[in-house]
Amino acid sequence: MRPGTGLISPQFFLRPVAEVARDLLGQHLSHEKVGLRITEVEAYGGSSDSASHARMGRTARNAPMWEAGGRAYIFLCYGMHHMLNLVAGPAGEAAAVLIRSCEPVAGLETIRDRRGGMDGPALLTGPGKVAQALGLDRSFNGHLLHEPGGLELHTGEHPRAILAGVRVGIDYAQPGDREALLRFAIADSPWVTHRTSLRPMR
DNA sequence: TCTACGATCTTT
DNA sequence: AAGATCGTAGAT
Repeated sequence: MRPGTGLISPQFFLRPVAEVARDLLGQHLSHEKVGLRITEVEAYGGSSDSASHARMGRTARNAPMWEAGGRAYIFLCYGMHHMLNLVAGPAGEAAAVLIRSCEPVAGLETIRDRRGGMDGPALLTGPGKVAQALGLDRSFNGHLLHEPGGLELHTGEHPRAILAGVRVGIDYAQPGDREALLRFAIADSPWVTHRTSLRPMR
């Protein structure tokens, strides 16, 4: 199957969340005319991960996390940025993958308009920018990614090499979770944040 | 109700 | 280094 041609099935998400996160690198997100290739992700476990929104149990905000994998979990951060997560694992596990950075594949004009005319890596490096470029807000919370016509996930080209590092912005987490290597990025991609804290995977 | 703060981004 | 900006969670 050629890159960007196949819709990814919900079964893709029914695996350990770190594995799902790594395999999401290189896959394509599309919404209307905008197409993005995923270049950086973070894995968040269930209620046992003190860095995860699931750490306080089921709440109104994190409800989509507790559903079966294959849907979107979107929340508002710092009162102004929307974060796109893809829920992983079976219902009740509450794991999710944060999409942190992407490379533009289609709809560059639309992306630039939404991003205030920016260009270069600053255009799509960072989770708030990804949701903004795709035109997403919380009305997409719980959206099923395998349903045609909305926000979709397609097969892309798997990366040659992958980098790993600690997750960003989780100083509130317990020591063990804080140091876990659950951030992944495509090696040699310019569409990556905090490059210096990433190392090649064995 | 009230308060504190966040899986961020931009400008200074 | 700090301001923008508001929903959420926990406290009152």
